[in-house]
Amino acid sequence: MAATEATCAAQGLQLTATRRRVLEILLEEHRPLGAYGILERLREFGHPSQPPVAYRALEFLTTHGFAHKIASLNAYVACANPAGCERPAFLICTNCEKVAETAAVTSAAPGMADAARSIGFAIKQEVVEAQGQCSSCVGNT
Amino acid sequence: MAATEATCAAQGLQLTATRRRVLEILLEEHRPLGAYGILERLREFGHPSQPPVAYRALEFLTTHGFAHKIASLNAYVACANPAGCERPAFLICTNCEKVAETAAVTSAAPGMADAARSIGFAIKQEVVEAQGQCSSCVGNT
DNA sequence: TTTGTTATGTTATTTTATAACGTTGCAAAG
DNA sequence: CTTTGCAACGTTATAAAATAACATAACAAA
Repeated sequence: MAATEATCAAQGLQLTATRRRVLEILLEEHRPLGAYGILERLREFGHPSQPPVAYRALEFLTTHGFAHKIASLNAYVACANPAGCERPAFLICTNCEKVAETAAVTSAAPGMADAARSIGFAIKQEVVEAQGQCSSCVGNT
Repeated sequence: MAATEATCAAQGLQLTATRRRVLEILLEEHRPLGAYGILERLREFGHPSQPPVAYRALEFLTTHGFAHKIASLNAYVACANPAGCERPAFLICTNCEKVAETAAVTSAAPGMADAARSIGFAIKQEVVEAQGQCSSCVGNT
């Protein structure tokens, strides 16, 4: 949160009330939260709660790397490392639904990078998400 | 298609008319197609076209590796290598929407694999999708 | 023939996401 | 100041993606 505030201050980004609240909601959860789950939470706190409210805040947060969308879940998580987040990858526990964020920056998918180079494909962004069981849940299900 | 037929025959899987038709539709396209796009095509050919029809066929095709879901697009593509497909990864052109499938089997995201090992996370399945520009579209947009 | 199983057909609904349009608040230019 | 521009907000409506639920059919094995 502090890191996010600092970044916003430094880059002239407006961390408005709703955007801040959505980020707080995501930080409180240890699981990815859908847009409509976020809306429910906003409602509890008296914020306006039509879908665009959540989607706009999420667009801001994801665009600037303060939160991420988990494409395979259609859900959102706060960034674990807002100060220096690049090419994040996610480990999603299918049992408890917790998500661990790892920096893929050093070595993600070199196989694919090679493949891309060989066909002249210019990679701009990667989505790397693994499903499985976290250490607490291994063997449970 | 032949490979799919062979696999179905070998494993006692029923490649029924609708399932076959959906796979044909995906094979004809060179782009990922949404479920409702598939439904439209089915309708043209007089097939029943309620959403569950497409989703059931897609579930069959994806479960058995004859097609893949592109999570970041909510769309589907035929598998490029139905005979021996494991841990596919995708290169998605944001300009022309074509998708290249690469086998990530040998070297996808070892960085993440290491991270997973270090926290005791057991990976079952990976989603690896890169967005960017294919060789024909580099420089265009 | 009955039973079990797998696939299908259909209606309705849920869940996820965006279009569109007007309003507000505020800062910079005139 | 005031008006112009811009970014964010509020709201209604709708689109797009996915599934729940329930009835039917087709067919093989008991």
